[in-house]
Amino acid sequence: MNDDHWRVATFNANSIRTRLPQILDWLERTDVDVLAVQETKVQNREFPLDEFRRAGFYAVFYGVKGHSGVAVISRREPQQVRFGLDQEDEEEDKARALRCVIDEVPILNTYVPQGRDIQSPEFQRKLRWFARLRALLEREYAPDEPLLWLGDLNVAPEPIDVYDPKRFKDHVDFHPAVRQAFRDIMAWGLVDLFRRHHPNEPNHYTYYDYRAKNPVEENKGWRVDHILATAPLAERCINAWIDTQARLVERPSDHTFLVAEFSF
DNA sequence: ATGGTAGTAAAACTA
Repeated sequence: MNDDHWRVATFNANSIRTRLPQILDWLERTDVDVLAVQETKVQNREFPLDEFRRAGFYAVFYGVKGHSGVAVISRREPQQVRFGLDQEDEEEDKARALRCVIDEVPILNTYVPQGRDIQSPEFQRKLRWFARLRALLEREYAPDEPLLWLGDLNVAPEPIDVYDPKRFKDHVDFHPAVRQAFRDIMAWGLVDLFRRHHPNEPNHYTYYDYRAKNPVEENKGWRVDHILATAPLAERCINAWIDTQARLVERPSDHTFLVAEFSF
């Protein structure tokens, strides 16, 4: 903790090995206490733990073969580390949900299944995933106690969070069913920290498709990465921002860093 | 306008 300020961040790295130098650089420059990473794309035995340790960070992680994988990087040691959501977990679900407690703050870092397309069984899995997550909150947490849920949640909650909401009304990250599933979880007792500090401000995005031509320059993005907090923590949040500068590196991820700052 | 790129991992699949 720096003075009385405490910073957490989330970042879909799209390969933690490829992004390792810029993550280490960013951690030093930004001085965050906790960084939740998604799409590490690395199996456990290949995770660059020594590099983080040498830089003075703890790291807990879970990865399987393929494109998923989650990690939490922190200045102080994570406690009560657990993987997955519940008894329904497949092996890959453990590479999508990581729970721990850092500086006495319970943290849930998720890489929510993207869903492929709305006709796909993967889309049903995504909706089920949100329902399971809601059940987890009811079972093991309380809205009047501190909790942070953050990560690549693969949902743009409102039209303001998509650059062309009409075009993408049936997209897996903006379809009404996904937005409703997300609202159902928020109704349990969570606050969207970025939106709370930037109400009604358009053109704030955390993700830009690699395949588009000039997506950043033309503001063709999505706000699908989030930091959500229960009321007692939200009251302590003094700022939240998307680090657009962090994109100005060689080989940036298609996502960028989202940060929340607290005063205790 | 309905393509495009990046990454994993070794040909296609995911995002």
